[in-house]
Amino acid sequence: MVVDQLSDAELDRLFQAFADTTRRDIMRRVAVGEYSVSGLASLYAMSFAAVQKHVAVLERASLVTKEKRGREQIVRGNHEGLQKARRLLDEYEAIWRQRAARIAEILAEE
Amino acid sequence: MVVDQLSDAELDRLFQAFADTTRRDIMRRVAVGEYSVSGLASLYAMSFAAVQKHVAVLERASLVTKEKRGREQIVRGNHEGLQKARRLLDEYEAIWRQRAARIAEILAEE
DNA sequence: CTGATCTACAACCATTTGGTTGTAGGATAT
DNA sequence: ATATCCTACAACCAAATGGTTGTAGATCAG
Repeated sequence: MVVDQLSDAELDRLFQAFADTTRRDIMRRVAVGEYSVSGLASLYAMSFAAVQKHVAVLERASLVTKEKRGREQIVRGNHEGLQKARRLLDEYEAIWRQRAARIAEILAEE
Repeated sequence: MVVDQLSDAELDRLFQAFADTTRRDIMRRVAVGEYSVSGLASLYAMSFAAVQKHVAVLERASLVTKEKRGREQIVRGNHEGLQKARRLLDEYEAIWRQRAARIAEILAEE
């Protein structure tokens, strides 16, 4: 049963978001704790604006959410987004296993 | 135990490769059967050269291998590459669950 | 041998990406 | 009230991406 049909564009954004070392690192951070955008920015050797853009990419991909708290913007990991990406790879894995099973079957026939 | 340490560049290439609808479709195809480059090209509304480039991207990401057979180049899915991507997402998932467990622990303390 | 097929690769083009600096506006602290 | 901090966003730039066409080398069929 396919609960949640993912559009191509959504998957493009998801995997594109993972395709950058800084963004993967941000994902690791926000999975564990809370960070403001500037808190994240202080961790990397690049401008605040650059980190802000990375967070925006993650946000568009639904991998992260932002919530305003005072003058800060708190970045939190979004479990759903991560699961969607995982689900797709699991699907490929399943196709692969089916094929392996089919091959074994054919070999067993002779 | 981490058996296989993945470099950042390798992961960049892996996820970048998945970040395109045509390439994900190619992955689905070659996971099931064998295709020549031109066989794949005939499936999409774009030039042969464009498909050739997509295959090259998948190949550089170790998601696919090519093998020369006569005048054709046979494209096959590479299970290892797929598993590497899955492993990373699983890792994030694990971090997430650890954090959820930790939160539950804290709540249980009071 | 000739022609058709499959592939590789270069050159080109428009758009996106990942970075920068600069400007401006809200929230906070003193 | 003023200075500082955090954020948003625009403008710009170089490099990468996703596409094209064209050329050329192998391989196969007749």
